[in-house]
Amino acid sequence: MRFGKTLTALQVIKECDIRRTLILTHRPVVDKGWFEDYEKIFYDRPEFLYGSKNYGASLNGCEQVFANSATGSYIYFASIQDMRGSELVGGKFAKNEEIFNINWDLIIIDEAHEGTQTELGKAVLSKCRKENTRVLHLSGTPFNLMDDFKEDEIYTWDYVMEQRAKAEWDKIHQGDPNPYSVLPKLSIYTYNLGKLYPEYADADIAFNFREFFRVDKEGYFIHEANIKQFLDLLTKEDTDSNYPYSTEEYRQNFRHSLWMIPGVKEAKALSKLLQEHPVFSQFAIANVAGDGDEEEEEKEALKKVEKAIGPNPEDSYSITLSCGRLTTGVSVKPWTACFMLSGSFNTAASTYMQTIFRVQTPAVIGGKQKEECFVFDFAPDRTLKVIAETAKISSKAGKTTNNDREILGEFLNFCPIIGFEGSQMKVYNTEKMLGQLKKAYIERVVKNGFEDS
DNA sequence: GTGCCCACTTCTTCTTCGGA
DNA sequence: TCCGAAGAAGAAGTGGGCAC
Repeated sequence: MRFGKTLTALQVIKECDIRRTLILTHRPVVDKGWFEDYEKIFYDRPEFLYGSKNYGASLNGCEQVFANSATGSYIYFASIQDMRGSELVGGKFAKNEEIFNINWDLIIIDEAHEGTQTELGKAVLSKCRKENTRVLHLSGTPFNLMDDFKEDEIYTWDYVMEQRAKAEWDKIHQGDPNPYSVLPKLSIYTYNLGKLYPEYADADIAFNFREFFRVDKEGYFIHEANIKQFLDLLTKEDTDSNYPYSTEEYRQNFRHSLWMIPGVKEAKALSKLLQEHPVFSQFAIANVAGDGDEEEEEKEALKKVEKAIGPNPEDSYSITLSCGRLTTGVSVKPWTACFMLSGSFNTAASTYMQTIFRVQTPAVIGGKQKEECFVFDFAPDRTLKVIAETAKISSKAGKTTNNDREILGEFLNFCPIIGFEGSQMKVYNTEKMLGQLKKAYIERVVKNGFEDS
């Protein structure tokens, strides 16, 4: 996600003097990030090259430096998509043979949870890996990978560890500048839309965002009145309402936000409604879902967002609408809030966490350090389930150990979950959260009419 | 030669459906 | 009822063709 895994991996290469490193990833857009971090770590090692299709040297250039000097070393970046097109792994093109033939000392697989579990992905790694090649898998959300590794093969550095280090630094290193101070604290606010709109509350999937935002063939919301009402609710000027845009102070806090929407057509329709809304019309809307809005000139997602935010984020307001774009591998520093308006009770924890941590990127905006960031979720049961899963506990009744409770308690300490019911605010502690989760599971079992085993 | 557009491919997630 | 397969939708990347 953004816990410094790139910098750490590059430092490992530097300290271990690894001569030929291949970085493989399913997200080619992270090439730029790797190149920028390479420049930070290897600024004092001119004989150590970086190569890729778009940044740094060519593979031939890298190989020449390696061959001509005993200390010549390099890191080469390649995408799994490009590699799997090679005839050597069953693809249609005679390409990338040099990469497959090199005797790599180290292969780093970035975003290892993506594109590595398929036949083609496995074939690429297997073909690149030689007898003495070491392999390092990097992932911010390795939920689908944990079972493939032994305990002593896994090193974890997560949000809780980072925030704990931030909190403990001053006690241990009195007077020294705290390197973790730039890392914002995340808070999750939940609102129960299912109570406001019971007709969209579904037994299996919690709040049914897909139905709530459903559009007709012409691209208009079927339940437009409800959605307008929802937007009005978010912006209703009332010091007691506690909705995200209800006061001037809140609007200042959430100047730039990411909204997750269930579909491309739905994002387009919402973009239109937002632009007509008395409050949201003051926000620049960047619709990065699908082809975006018809009248938009800029088609590249990240540039669209940058254009909407403008050169002075402290003075502008923006909303980015996405169905999945820009939720992995990229950082938009001015984002301080994420609105989860899609997904279901069954949303994968990895996807959810990848998305919400987009807003936790450290930043200095208008000379001020970003200290806090926020997630707004409108399906509370889903939020609790995902957080429980992330804290690696089974939230079903009777399966929670004392150790699990401690882990969850620490998570809630650094990432508070605040639930709003009507105008009441409640902060979840471990017991309350497990109780609510148990209730949600039981309600599902009762509604579905079977014993949930 | 370069840049843009379009078709195609692959992967992921979610939903639906049918067989055990 | 449950579980897995299949299909749909969407995202993202690659490569080829075409215009300039």
